[in-house]
Amino acid sequence: MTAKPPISALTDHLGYWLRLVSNHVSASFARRLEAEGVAVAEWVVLRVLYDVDALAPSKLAARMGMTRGAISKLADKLVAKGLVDRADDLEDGRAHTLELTKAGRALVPRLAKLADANDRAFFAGLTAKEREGLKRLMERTAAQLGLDDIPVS
Amino acid sequence: MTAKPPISALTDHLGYWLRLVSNHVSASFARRLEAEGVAVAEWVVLRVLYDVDALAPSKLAARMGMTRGAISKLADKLVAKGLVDRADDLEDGRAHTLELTKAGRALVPRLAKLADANDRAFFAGLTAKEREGLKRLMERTAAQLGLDDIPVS
DNA sequence: TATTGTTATACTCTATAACTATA
DNA sequence: TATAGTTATAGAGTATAACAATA
Repeated sequence: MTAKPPISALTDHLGYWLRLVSNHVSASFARRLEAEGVAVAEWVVLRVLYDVDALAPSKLAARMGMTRGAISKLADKLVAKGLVDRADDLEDGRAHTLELTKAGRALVPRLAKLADANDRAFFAGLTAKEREGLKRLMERTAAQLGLDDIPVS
Repeated sequence: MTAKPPISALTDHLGYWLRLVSNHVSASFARRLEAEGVAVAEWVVLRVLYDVDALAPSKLAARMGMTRGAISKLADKLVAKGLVDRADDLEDGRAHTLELTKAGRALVPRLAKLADANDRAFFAGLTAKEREGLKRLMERTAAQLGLDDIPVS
């Protein structure tokens, strides 16, 4: 007979429940974006560029917690789709900038609506007060831990 | 001049904050497990087998939301590490079962402690009441949406 | 020498689908 | 014919490291 010490269950951890819900939220959003031909990481790039007009790939890499190589490939895809343009930095001959094309700029509000709808679909079962409390709890946790990269997966 | 309609921010969505925290919780846990030579998906298999003694790969696939092919590969790795044994089902010649080896059974409580420590490290900044409320909110959300697969990534 | 961006390469993870053997 | 498990193949995503151009 083998001893079987009592140990914590998978479901005992807060991380388990966060992961369960978060995985489904993200997978659902990825499917919605896929219908528009866009991957989640690509969406993040588009949404960031929408606010700043032009940004160096290295800045994007830092914000998204990815390598420059990965951003370069991501930019390739967005350029191929006609959503982003590369331009040379005028002051630093090594540097480039990425910016939205007209088509890219037009697409972002549409994708933002998908994000809104996805979030609503998942958290409609909570009251407005619960959603607000949950958001504040997550923001506080992120702040306490110093988490500030944009999640991409 | 290009119009720039005001749209929702990435950080407006609950899904954003859940993903941010969840990604870090999972990545941190993955690093802890890696020091023991175990991947997250492998940990889930080990933890499930710890409770049930023996289980068919197809059952595992259903519970974890993965294909049978993926489970088969996962089992290969665990067998190679000496943590899991394959056995033939006595009643159905097609079926197999997976069960923990002695070494596997001895390892699981150690890994469970890593999971406990990881969860504590991330949510120590919340009060016990906040943690309890958060867990209940996530459980309720998962139940309302019918989410019951074990998250693996 | 250090930095920016790109490219070449490799690795992990997983799905799809074909295959083997039972039922 | 259908099912259980395995295997072969392919694709997505990302990291590492080497490279070219510029600072």
